[in-house]
Amino acid sequence: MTFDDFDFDEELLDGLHSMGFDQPTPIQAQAIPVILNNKDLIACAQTGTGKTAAYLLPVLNKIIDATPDNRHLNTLILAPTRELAIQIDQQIEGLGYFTGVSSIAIYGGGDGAAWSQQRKALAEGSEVIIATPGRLIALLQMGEINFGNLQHLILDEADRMLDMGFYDDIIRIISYLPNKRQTLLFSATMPPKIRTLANTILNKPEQISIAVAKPAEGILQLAYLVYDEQKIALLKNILKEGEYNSVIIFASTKENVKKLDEELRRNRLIAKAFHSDLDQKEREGILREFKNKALPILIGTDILSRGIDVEGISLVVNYNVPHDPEDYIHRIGRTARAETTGTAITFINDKDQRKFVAIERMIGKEIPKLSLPAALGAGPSYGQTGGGASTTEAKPQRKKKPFRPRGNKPGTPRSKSGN
DNA sequence: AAAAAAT
Repeated sequence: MTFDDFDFDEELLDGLHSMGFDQPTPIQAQAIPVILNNKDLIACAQTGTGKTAAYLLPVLNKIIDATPDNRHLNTLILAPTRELAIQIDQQIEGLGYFTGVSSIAIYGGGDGAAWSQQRKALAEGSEVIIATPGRLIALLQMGEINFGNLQHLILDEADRMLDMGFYDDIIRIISYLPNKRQTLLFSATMPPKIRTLANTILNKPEQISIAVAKPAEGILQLAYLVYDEQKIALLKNILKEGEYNSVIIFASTKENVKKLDEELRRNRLIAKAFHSDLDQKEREGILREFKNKALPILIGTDILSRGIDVEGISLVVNYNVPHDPEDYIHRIGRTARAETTGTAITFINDKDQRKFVAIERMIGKEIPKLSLPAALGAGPSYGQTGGGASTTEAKPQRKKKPFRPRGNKPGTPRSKSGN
């Protein structure tokens, strides 16, 4: 199967070929006909599967097929992070280069210039808006956007948006949209909350599922059992081997990211931190440097874990085991994109062993544990879970405590139970 | 349990 089978317009095929697209990926092969057929869609698909183009291509094609007087604000795409919104916009610019479709990314955090730029683009009549929820709602309340003729609503990374508490915002945004529209929902996972959302905002959707929660074949996954005090030395050791030219290091908190950044700079490694405390301008500048290979090492929170597509990342380091097992797949998926290869190394301290076992269970295989370089001394041993029972042991029957009111008088607040 | 997102 090739893209020519979809009967796309020439201008779109030109953009497609100039972007190096050749064969449709499985999600594209399945989603494109459904979308061209004007059906609502729930698609279960990870990033890195070609999901963005799967909805952009048919939507762009429908826009250029519309009669000239119908070339109004046509499509709204919602995304969880600003960087993702920017990236989707860039992909429209690439794929739609020869189509003349106009788009604008709408998101917060910018200065006054960003505000006026967004308003100007809206006034001039962008056909596609890619937005994070907050700023979009602000503009809607100011009456700056008319969605009266909207044809398509697309929710990208819907599960992440719900994780971030955007349910009410999404419903609110939809209240500004026409009921007669095509809605497409993309999500890496399908928890009940997503089902509820889908039942509320989709109309007789078709469903496709591509996602097997499996990392790409080309990723070599490794791990170290390591105490917190040894992590910096281990990281320096890995980075100074020097065979990695483009590296993302994930840490679980902004504080950890900042500390790590200082530490690496002290060691004359060229690194920068990336997290939500930075100015939006800085965020965009740093990401650009990293994409251009002017910056070899990026240290970030999970703001970077989903969707961010940078070519040629050779190594991902999980300085902490991610809180959410899903994030592991997303994090390591930053490397080995588009059929290349890469390495993902996870640092597991004694407390994180349980979380890592959950990850191994999810991906259905055990990740090899490397021994620490001799200079670092011994790390924690496997099965050590920071005092708790080993996860590999059978769960002992939990004793049911008989309910006892502990002498509280009715109506008096209970003392904080220690749980 | 952490992060992100409007000002």
